[in-house]
Amino acid sequence: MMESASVRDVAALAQVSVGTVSNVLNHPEKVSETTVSRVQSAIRELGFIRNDAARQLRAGHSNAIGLVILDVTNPFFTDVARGAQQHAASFGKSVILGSSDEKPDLERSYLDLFEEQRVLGVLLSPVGEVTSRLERLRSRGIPAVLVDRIIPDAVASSVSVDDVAGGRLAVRHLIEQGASRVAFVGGPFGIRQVSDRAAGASTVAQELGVPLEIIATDALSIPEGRRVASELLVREPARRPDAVFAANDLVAIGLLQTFFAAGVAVPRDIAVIGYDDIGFAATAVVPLSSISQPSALIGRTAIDLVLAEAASGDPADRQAIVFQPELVVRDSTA
Amino acid sequence: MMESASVRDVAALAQVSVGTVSNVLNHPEKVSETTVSRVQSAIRELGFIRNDAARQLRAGHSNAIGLVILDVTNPFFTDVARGAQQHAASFGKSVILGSSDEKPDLERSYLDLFEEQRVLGVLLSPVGEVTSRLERLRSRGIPAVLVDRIIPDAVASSVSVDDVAGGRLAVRHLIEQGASRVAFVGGPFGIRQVSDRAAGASTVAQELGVPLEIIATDALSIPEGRRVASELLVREPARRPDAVFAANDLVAIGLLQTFFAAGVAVPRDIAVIGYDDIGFAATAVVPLSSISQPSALIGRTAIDLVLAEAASGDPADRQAIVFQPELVVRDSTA
DNA sequence: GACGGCAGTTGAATCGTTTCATAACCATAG
DNA sequence: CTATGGTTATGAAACGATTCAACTGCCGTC
Repeated sequence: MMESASVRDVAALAQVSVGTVSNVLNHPEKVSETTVSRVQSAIRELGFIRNDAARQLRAGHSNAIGLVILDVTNPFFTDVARGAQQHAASFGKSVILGSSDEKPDLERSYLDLFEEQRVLGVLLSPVGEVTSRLERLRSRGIPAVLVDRIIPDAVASSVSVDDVAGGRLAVRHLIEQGASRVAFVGGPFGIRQVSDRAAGASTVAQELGVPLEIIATDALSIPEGRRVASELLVREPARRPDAVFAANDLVAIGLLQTFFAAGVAVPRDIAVIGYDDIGFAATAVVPLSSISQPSALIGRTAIDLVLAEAASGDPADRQAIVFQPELVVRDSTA
Repeated sequence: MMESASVRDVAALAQVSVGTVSNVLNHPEKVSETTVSRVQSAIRELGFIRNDAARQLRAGHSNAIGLVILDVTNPFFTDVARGAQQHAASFGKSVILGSSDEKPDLERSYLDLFEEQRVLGVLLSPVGEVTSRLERLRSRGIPAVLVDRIIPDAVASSVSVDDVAGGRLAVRHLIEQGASRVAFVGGPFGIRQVSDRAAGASTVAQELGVPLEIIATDALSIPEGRRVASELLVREPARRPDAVFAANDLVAIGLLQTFFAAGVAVPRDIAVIGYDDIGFAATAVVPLSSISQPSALIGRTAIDLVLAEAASGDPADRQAIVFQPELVVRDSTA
């Protein structure tokens, strides 16, 4: 098994010094053309590949950005991750992805790993309390950007979406389509996104003078949507809501399936709107109206913020960016 | 901004040599208890975090394993990735994930990156020709394991699933449930998985004397499933198949939705079976029968193979492991 | 012909960890 | 009191790329 070549070997073959080889790799404009080509052919001949560990050691930091998301199985977060990854790649940086599965322990172990790797910066969709952790990253010179969560003290930049506005959008749309008895289905309310969406729903319902019923779920999943739908179907039709705002698309799809199987017409008998606009929303039994969040854009923006702070080292650059969600109307409410 | 502490600083504070600090970190059994605790409190006090780049440089390789999959949006591959990631974590190794999106260029750039990082090994679900690339990795002492693809010459180990057997399982089940006119829906046939599944379906249909109709699609997606279903519904009922084997679950879900909306009863009028057993299969309008592949197990096995070869350095350890798929019966065929 | 300036090149020092041959220490046996 | 063995601790060398001050030619100027 042949040992891999180092800059030293390349230098020897090309009859130059190691410094020159390094310059060919990193500052080719400082080296004469003939030398460049001689070195490059030596590189090709030896199959030389730069050892990233040595480069990082000297540089003091890697060129990777750490990203911790709440849940890999949630399409919203995977879209954010993909957006971040692609945008980072265009700057020649890579993204290391970890999923905390909403467990503070896992979150901590990923942050430890990222510190060991001396990442350029961290994007974090946090569980629980992180202020002290952010302080520590900052003291190490590692900038952090919060994703989908705002922290009051400007201890870090953040990129988020206005979930209250999203809740307002959804319920206003249902009422404009003629709904007179609206229900919000979702939970647990400990999740900020859920409570914000409910809050938005509630205020707009009050403003427009329409009653809003709150139905709590244990999780934002398809089975929970089905369970709630079955419970609603037990009521006599006149006491059912005529429009439902589900806290995410998975719940909405569960509702749709059960209504559909029971012969309840969507949207004529009951209109349904979801949240997140995941890929499956458009291809559900009845194409599902939803509130769309600019997930890829969130990822890109977070990368921009973290790179800017890493480059300037200036905490004054911190910003809290809030995007606005958008209403996507499909058959389930039209 | 405080500089981060090194082993040298820790050694000074704990009044020991750098070698001892390193031993506390890596071989604590060689160090006396009192020294261990003294060093550990120094580590805590300074907030010392080991610099991974320096460690790797010394070790000659990182403790990460590179994984290149064909498509991040395919649940089968993300399950493989998750299985690999979790299993690797139990050995203290991490997995770096890249998606080639079926483009040879992207595949190559990820392999280059992995070589720069001196990964411990590579798991690869290849696009196109890779033999020469595998040779090169081998000459660098980086073992590779192919995922979901077999290469005839034993140039690398491989882990795959027997798709022909899967096709046989699916169609035998349909016929045992009473089907007398079976259709296979899927494509493009350039994808080995598709052609293998069709081949298995075809042989078993022949053996049992049941006619098999092949209906080609452009992709393995929900919309293509809906398109085919609409075309079938144009035929008079007696000329429709009474059972359909879809090349994957997305196509099957598309079929189900359109049949359901048209009032065709599944499975009474037409039985439907899919392939992959993705999470959505169990929660479809009609819970979908499917052929399940042990995706997490594939990931775990690939990790085992690559670590074994990395540890022994012995190419004789190479193996080609083929798993058998399993039939999962749900309402759509029962 | 002395000098400054410039482009190209050199090679030693550096980053932070791990390893390993060596040393120091202590206890027990002869 | 010495020899033997075992346990701990030491510190210099090594890993491989990058940097930077110093150096070499070479040209043009006064």
